[in-house]
Amino acid sequence: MTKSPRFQPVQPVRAYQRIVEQVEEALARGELAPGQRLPSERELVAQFEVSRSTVREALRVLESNGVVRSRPGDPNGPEILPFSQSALRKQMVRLARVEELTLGELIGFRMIMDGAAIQVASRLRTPEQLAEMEETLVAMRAAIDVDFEAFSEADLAFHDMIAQVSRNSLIQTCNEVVRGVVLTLISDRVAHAQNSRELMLESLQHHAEVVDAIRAGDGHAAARIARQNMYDYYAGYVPEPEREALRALIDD
Amino acid sequence: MTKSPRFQPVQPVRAYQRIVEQVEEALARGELAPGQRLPSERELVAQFEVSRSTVREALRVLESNGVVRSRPGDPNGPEILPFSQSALRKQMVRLARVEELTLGELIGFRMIMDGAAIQVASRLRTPEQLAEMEETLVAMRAAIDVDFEAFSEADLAFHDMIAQVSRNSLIQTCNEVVRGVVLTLISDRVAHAQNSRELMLESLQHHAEVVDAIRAGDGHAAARIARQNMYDYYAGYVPEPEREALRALIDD
DNA sequence: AGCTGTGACTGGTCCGACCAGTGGACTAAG
DNA sequence: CTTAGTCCACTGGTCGGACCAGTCACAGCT
Repeated sequence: MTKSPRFQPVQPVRAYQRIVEQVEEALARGELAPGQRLPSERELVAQFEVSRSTVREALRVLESNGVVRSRPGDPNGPEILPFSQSALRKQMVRLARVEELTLGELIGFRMIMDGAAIQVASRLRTPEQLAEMEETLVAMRAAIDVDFEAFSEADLAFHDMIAQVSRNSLIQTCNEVVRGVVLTLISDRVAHAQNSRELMLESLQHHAEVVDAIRAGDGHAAARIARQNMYDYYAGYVPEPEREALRALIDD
Repeated sequence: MTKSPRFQPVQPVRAYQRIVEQVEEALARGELAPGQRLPSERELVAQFEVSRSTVREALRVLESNGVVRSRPGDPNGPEILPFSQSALRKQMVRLARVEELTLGELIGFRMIMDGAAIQVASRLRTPEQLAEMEETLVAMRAAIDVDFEAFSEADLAFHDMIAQVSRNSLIQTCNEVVRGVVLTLISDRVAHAQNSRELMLESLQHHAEVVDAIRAGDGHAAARIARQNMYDYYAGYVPEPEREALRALIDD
C-alpha cells in the first residue's frame, strides 16, 4: 500500500458562513470597529445577494459569538459590539460543566497567572501604583463588613491593579475570565460557608503580605505567597489527586 | 433620593434563543449525550411549534458553539458533538485579534505559561514521559534538515508534551492559541531570516537544556531556562520599552 | 418652541417552495 | 444467494414573500 497524501474531508461551505467570515475579516482588518453599525438585514440581502434567511442565520451566529447585537426597530442596523469576555467565559463554563475542564485546572491557571503578574509587578511598580495597591487593601478591609459580594469585588479590583502594573492586558483578561468561571462554579458552596468572615480576614492578611513583598521588591517571594494564598483559599474545593499539580506550583 | 432596587434592562427573549436554551439544558442534564441525534429540522418544527426559520437559527447558534453539526441529507438529523475546546480556542483567537495585543504581551504570556508548565512538569513527569520528551527533541533535530515549518511543528509537539505532563489542558489550549498568533505576526520576518538554521540549532540546544533540568527534577531551573530561551528567541522582534517587562520574568 | 401623530423603516416570525444531496429499500443482474 | 444498480423518501440549504410589533425621525399642529 503506497502512502497516499492526507486528504481532508471536504465539506460544503454554507452561504451564511461566508457572510460570517466576511464580517469577521472586515473586523480583523479594522474596516469595522465596535460602535459602528452593519447595514440593515434587507440591505445586507442586496449586498451579499442572498436571501434574508441566510443573512439572518449569519447574524445569529455573529450575535451568539458576541460580535454584533440586533435590536428590533433600530434604524441604524445591527451594532458592532466591543469585545467582551462573556463569550469566552461562556465557553469555559460550558467546558467546566462537562468536566472537560476541571476546577483544579482553572485554579492552577490562576495561580500561574496571578503569581507571574505579581512577580513582574514587584519589579515595575511605581511608588504611586504601590500606594494604589495599598488603597485597594483598605477597600477590601472595609468590604468585609458589608458582605461577601462586596469583598469579592474589592478582591477583583486588587487583582486588576496587579495585572495592570504588569503591563500585560492579556494576563488581565485571562485572569478575569477564569476568576469569573471559578466563582460561578463554587459560588453556591462559598455562600454557604459558615466561617466566611474568617476566610475573608485570612485572605486579606495574605494579600497584605503580598503587598509587603512587592514593596520590598522581592518578586519571587511575592509570587510564592500569592500562589500559596490561592492554594489555601481554593484547595478545599479541589479533589486530592489534582492538588498535587497545584502544590507543584508552590514549592521553591 | 430613596435607594431603588437595581432593575435590569428588559429585553425580549427571541424564540430561537429558547430553543437553544432547551437543547443546552437537556445536554447539561445529561438527557442528550454526544453521538446522539437531534430530530430533523421539520420534526423540531413540530415539537417546538415554531417555523423552520426559527429552528434553523437556533441550530446555527448551536452549531457555531460547537454543540451540534448538521449534514445535508443525513436521515438521522443533526449530531450532538463531543465536547471540545475548539470553541474556546475560537473565542481566544478572537480575543487575541481584537484586544490589539502587542507582540510583547503575547510573548510575555507564553513565557509565563510555558515556564509554569515546565516547572510543574519537572515534578510530575513519569520516566516514560521524560523519554517521550527526549524523542521530541530527536524529532526536532531531524526537522531542522527539512525546513522551518517542519521544525515549527516539532517544536509545537514539544510544548504540547510539556503542557500535557503538567496536567492542565487550559495551559495547553492557551499556549497553542497564543503561539499561533505570535507565529502569524512574525512569520514573514522569521521566514526571511538569513540565519534560520543557526536559530533552529540554538533553539534546539536550549530545549535540550530544559529537558536536562527536567530530568534532574530542578523545576525552577527548567522554567528559568525556558523563559530565557523564549526571550532570546523573540526579543529581537519586541520594541525595547516592552522588553523590560519580559526581563522581569526571567531574573531569579 | 414644544408636543403629537404619522409613516417609513427595523428586526422577529411564519409559510411555502425548490434544489442537491444522502441513504435505505427494492430490484435486477451475476 | 450475493451483488450491483436504480429509485425514492427524506435531509438540510436556500429562496422569496408575507405579516406583525416595535422604533425613530420628521412634519404638522398647538
